[in-house]
Amino acid sequence: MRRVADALGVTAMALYKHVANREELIDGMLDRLVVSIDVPADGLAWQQALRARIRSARAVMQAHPWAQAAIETRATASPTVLAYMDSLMAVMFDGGLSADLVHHAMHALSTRMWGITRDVLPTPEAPADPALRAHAMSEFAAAYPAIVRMATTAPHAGAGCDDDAEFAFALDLLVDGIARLHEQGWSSVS
Amino acid sequence: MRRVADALGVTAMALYKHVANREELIDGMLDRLVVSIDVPADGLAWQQALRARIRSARAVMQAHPWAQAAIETRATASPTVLAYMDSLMAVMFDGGLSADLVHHAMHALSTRMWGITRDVLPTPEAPADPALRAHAMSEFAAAYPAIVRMATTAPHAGAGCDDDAEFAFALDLLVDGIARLHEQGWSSVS
DNA sequence: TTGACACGTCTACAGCGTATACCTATGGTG
DNA sequence: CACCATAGGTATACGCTGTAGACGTGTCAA
Repeated sequence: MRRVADALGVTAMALYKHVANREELIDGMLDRLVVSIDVPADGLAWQQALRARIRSARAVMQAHPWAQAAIETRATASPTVLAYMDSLMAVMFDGGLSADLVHHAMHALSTRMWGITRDVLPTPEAPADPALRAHAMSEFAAAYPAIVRMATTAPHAGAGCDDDAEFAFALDLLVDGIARLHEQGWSSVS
Repeated sequence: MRRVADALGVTAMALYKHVANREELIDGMLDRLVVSIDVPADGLAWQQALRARIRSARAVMQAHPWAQAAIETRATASPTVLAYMDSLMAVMFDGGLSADLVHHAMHALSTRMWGITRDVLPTPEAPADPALRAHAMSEFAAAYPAIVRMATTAPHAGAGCDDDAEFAFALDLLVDGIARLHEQGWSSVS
């Protein structure tokens, strides 16, 4: 609160004339982001529309690094957030999905729909000293063979991950899975 | 820190003789949870083993409500955390998956593998007063038709969600999708 | 006997969100 | 025109947080 106030050239308490508390301020900030999530064009298949909207959500969230942490701390949904979720469900209903499947799909997309991902390998930095470094590396290889195998033999080995491609991959996996269940006439009650 | 110390009957500063700081304490607490995640029996198909381990992870995390928030704030992975992720990758490598696919799968499972989900509808409580309540409800229905449609027509309508079933549903969607790609000889480079 | 060390305590500080009280320019109303 | 409510700012203070620094002690090895 004090930092925001400083940036505005006022005292922290001045903010409280405009918002009830810190939570409400963050809610407001997030609402502005959520409103800016693209609405996909009409006429798209539901899978395309869903993907487009969620990818846009991720782009928005990524453009504001504070947003992920903020989203994770929200306890209740604001009207804007509800409207966003409503729109995702509407897309699926328009595609003919059952309420049952829509419900499960929303759970499956619960983190994805906010563009949330965790770094897969937030590994500690290797030491700078070459000797120590070599030692650390060989210990690492011995302790975590699968990690090393993945890191050294995957196509992108060495380079950083393409986070957007990874996000899209996982999103497609879910959307395609949901579509498949829909085609099969899936129901949660057997 | 003060609360933990109180619970132990010592001063807050006494804790600093055992951990460097709050972060390290939380890391240690999480490590104990991660170590307690079940290792699936030998001989299972990779899909079964993966599912079992991740479901166990979720059970462990759910048994300790502080754990989800704690996991979300970790910046780097401890050796214990790395070992857990290594074991997930090892399961997939043992199943014959390519390093490429394992890599993408880990990204796709990035939040799932910690049992992380977000409440789908953390909606504000309806007012207690019957008249106000009816009014609020009808406004809600007008503003969020898809939400209401889902909530009223899905099989569990009214009752709370079965979070474990929802979690399993989404996990299966991902694992099945990964398995399908594996069977198709998928590769990220086209 | 001595000194190192493990393991506590006490005090203090800067940062946080925010309750309460107070000030002041502005603009609509009698 | 005088008046006063109101919007929107300030000053001060409180309880909470993590943690730095100095200061005991009881135990054990040399």
